[in-house]
Amino acid sequence: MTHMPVDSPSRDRIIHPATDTLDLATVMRAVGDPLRLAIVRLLADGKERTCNDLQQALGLPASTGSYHLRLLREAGLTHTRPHGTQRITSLRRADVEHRFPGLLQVLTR
Amino acid sequence: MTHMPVDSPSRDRIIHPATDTLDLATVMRAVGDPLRLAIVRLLADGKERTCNDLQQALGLPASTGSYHLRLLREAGLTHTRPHGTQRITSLRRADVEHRFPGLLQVLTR
DNA sequence: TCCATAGTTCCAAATATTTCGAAAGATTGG
DNA sequence: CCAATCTTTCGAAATATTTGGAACTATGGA
Repeated sequence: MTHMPVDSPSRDRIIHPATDTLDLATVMRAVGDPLRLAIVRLLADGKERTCNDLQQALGLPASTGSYHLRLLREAGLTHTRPHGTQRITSLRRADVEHRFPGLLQVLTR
Repeated sequence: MTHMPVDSPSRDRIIHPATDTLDLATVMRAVGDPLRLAIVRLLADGKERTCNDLQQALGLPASTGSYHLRLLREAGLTHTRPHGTQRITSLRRADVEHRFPGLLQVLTR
């Protein structure tokens, strides 16, 4: 039997909070760390990035980068999707803008 | 000799960071706590409040309230001025808006 | 199947934050 | 000066966050 295609619905899903459950204090706490704020700003150009991209850009060990990316994802700021052996992270621009209008502007100007 | 008048320039000054030195991550961290976010929201009506007002409103012991008010003040979100035996805190609305346009709207809507 | 790659999770240590009672400081009125 | 009031600071415990190496998992290519 051949392998499942990339991004198959049958693979373990990465959990993302629903847009309308995002909590402002939780989001603020997430970006209240300089490293995580830097990640959000890197992602603000709308391009997707692998974990490695972000870890390299900030000079972090893999486990540390993974930890911070998890907090951003759980706060609802980012979306991560599997792609082969990589995971690709992007800013949840529309969702965050919908839930907290103006916030991204504040974070990224 | 009679006492100095209230708010005399000679009394120990409460330290507030200059508007143009406010740090976004520090501000975000400050409001990333539910208690402190609640304080900011109470102050968002523009009225000044004593420490006691705020502690009562949130059911906090005095020392806990004082701690959180200090963090908000040091982050640059609030201004505190002495008035008799009390200290009166207000939101640094114009300063925060000038430094981080749109942030207060996000925090208080 | 075996291997290399990408990323996560586990774990423990280091550090930081939060809490609140007790003590101390500051100010006013008497 | 004294007492009352409001607030801050101290100190110590509880809790939470951050860090990064090592082990583990998942995937795709050979």
